[in-house]
Amino acid sequence: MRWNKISDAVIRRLPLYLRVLDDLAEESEAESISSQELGVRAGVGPALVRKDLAWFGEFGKQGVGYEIGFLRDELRKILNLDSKLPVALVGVGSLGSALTRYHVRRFEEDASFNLELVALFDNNLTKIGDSVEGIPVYGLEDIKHQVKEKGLKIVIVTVPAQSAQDVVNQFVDAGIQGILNFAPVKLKAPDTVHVVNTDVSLELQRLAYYVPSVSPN
Amino acid sequence: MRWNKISDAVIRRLPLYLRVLDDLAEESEAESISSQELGVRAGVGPALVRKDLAWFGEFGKQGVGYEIGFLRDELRKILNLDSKLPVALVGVGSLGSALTRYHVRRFEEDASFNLELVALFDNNLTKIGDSVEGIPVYGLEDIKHQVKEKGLKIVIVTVPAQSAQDVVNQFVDAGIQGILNFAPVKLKAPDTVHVVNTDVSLELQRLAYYVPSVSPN
DNA sequence: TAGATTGTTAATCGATTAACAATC
DNA sequence: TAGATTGTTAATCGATTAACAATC
Repeated sequence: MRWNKISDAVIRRLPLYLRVLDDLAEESEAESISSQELGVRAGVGPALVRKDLAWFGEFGKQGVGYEIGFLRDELRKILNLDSKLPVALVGVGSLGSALTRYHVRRFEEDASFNLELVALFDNNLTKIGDSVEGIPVYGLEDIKHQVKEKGLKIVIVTVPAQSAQDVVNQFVDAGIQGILNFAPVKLKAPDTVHVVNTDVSLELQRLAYYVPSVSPN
Repeated sequence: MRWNKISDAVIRRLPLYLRVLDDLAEESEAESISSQELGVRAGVGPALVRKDLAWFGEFGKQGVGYEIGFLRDELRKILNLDSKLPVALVGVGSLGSALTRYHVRRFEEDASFNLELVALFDNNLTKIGDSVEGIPVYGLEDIKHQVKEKGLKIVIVTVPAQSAQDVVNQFVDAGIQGILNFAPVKLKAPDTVHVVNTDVSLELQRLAYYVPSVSPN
């Protein structure tokens, strides 16, 4: 089943809930959790927690709350994280390598973190054929082939700003569906492809606003 | 001057506008730009562009638009980016090192990118005393001293999840004002300290929602 | 002057919160 | 049964968009 059109504001809170439930599953021996407490731990109001979950079904029990293991499994299904999802990364520079290490560690430590990094891409001949953390580095000319063969759905983009759009076009052509973009540019992509941007410089500049050089009093 | 209470939704668009103006300043020879075009380039409606800017003053001219160089300078002032702002980073692992390189390059290339990374921190004895990209690595015991001496306002946190809260407490005690957090935890900090979170795993999980394994039709 | 575009007010849209009947 | 907490509807709040007089 697919749901009509649920707001992105809702979707971005689901992984937050999922994390709380994962933490809870080991840390605590409780069987269930109320929207109240789930909210506190996720930093969200209790009414909003209930409303968010209600978009997808009736997961709770009046007077009791939500069964932790059950809700966690349901959230995983909703987020398509109940089976392995193959992920690619393009741009094996220092940031790309760091994210690769980070990702691989996360994948190894958390058995249910089903986002698996299976292919790296770069245009640097000295890197192609090499591997990082055991994951092979392919040339850009192999994008189409590898996307098909490995069933790649998501790509993490850590190439320089000026090549980002070009590289993204190639992945879009190959049929990629989601892009996590670290390059500081506004990418153009068809509506069928979902783009999420993470821009460190932008975040720092935003932070600067809240940090007046004049000490507050 | 300080402005009453401007929404974070507004603030997070200002760096976006600033980037467009910076690009425009070199790429194009035009003197001014309309809210219409600025909006298109930033991915924002023209009315919203005007409303956002109007919070801070009257920067435009009817029938003409906004003078590019002037608006850019005004935005820099608003964001506290008109003079150098010293930044720290704690956690010199692979992600920390990668962000350091990324940041230093950005700082060197863009003369007006006034966020200067001047101190790194780590608890690993083999790293302390060393340097990355010419920036010295201090031990956590030097946090208080260095924050005072270098006037550090902002810290980028790239330590493991389990040590993040502890490290952040030390920076808060030392008087830091802004935190860019890459650790996958909800940090507790006083209201006087502004925290921005960037969580790669969370973003990927969100993306997974939009990527059904079943091909859409 | 005629055309263009601002700054601002009013209208709309969307998201969050409050409240409460249903019920475990 | 009594207490707790859900799912849902209505109220509120906030953010975006439309419209337009002012004016360059």
